[in-house]
Amino acid sequence: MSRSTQREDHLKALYALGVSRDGESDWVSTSQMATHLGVKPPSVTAMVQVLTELGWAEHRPYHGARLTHAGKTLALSLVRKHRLWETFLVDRLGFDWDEVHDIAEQLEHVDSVELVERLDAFLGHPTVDPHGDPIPKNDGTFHPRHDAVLLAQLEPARSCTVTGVRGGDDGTLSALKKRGIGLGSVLTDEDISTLPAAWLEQLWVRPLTQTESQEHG
Amino acid sequence: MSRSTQREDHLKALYALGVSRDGESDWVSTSQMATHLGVKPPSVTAMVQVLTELGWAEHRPYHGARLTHAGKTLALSLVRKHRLWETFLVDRLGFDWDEVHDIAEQLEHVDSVELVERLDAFLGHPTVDPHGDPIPKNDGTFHPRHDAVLLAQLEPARSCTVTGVRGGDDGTLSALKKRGIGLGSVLTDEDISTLPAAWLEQLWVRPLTQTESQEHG
DNA sequence: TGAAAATGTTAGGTGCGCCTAAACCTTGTG
DNA sequence: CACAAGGTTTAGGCGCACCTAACATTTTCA
Repeated sequence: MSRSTQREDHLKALYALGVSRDGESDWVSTSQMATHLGVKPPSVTAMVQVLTELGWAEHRPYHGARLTHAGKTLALSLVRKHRLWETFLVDRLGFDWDEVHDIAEQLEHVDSVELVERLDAFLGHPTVDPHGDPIPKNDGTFHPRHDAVLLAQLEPARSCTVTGVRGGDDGTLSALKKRGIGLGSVLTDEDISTLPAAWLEQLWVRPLTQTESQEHG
Repeated sequence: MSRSTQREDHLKALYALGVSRDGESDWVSTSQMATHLGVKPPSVTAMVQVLTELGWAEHRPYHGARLTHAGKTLALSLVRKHRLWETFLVDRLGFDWDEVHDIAEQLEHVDSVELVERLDAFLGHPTVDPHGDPIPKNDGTFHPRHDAVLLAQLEPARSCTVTGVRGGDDGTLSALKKRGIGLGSVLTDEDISTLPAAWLEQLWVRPLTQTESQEHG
């Protein structure tokens, strides 16, 4: 791996753990990052200091780290690459949505701006990846999920359709696949009550309108 | 890059420099490899010793190194990946043939057997890459160029058609592109005499038959 | 053939990302 | 408000791939 792959991974962790839906960057503890990245906290501290020197993060010792504006832009470009590759793997190569994370993880570190742009065009400028996550544009902007809420926040006795999976580790994804749940699946009130509790915080859903509910009555 | 990227690069160098058209593995000096890889000879010596321990190469100190059978198989799988990616980049993403080497170099180190096989199927099981080089099958076999010779070996006063470029560094390739020479280009006797001498050892060509020559009279 | 030139290997050192162990803050509790 | 418990950073080391400098071998050719 290139010398900067680790930096990129830490940057992405900072983004994944710290950037909320409204785009604000929150403080993230080094041990959170360590768990996320599968390394020990001291290694994260060291890398966070490097990122700070590069102007991509700020570090308040004993409190945590967060992305600077520049860092966020860079992290977004990584997210973009990751999601474009996932789209390629699923839409063009026929992988299942629970098989692509690790491969995309490797592909996203390939360094070529031209490649990303051509891939984007080849895929028809997709706006959403196979997990329902929005794909940032190359200027760093993207449309966050608008009408979606987490399943846990859905008002009771309401049916909904699945629009995304948060986190998206391959384990959860293949469990979802086993139950026949994918993007666009419709979940009734009863369906929902039979799901593992953990999924309530992982599934993005859009409530069905009255009309839609009747169709699936 | 993963810890084994360097091993893979040395393996490929050993293949590129040592394996002749008939598939025999010749001894390669460490400094040849060093030049090829852009590192210093002592680094190569060290890595060759690692490859030897892994059973992929044998090393005769002060004489050179060469691939074992296992090493050759492994190198072929790398070549396969590289050429499949190059094909993807040119045929699907629309890159020019002189732009893809560096990118394919990165892509080929992505570790996933499934990915390679799906890519192969997606591309329609191509047998030749954009530079005219044969793509090994996943069992390690491939059809070497049969009726092709290096331009230098072409009998005098004979026209020919270009079937491949040896080495294939982006510099040579873009120079060829500038002169309008690509795969399938026809070179007459006169054309050939105006080419840079270096190219005589780099261009694979197939002599034209009488009939074909007349068509291009 | 035997020394100089060219080539190859060993020795020793560097940067990077990781680790463990020890020292250091912050915080929650009595 | 002190102090124990917990998380965080610093200190010190390791493995890897690389380097330069010094040493060893092979090759060249007077």
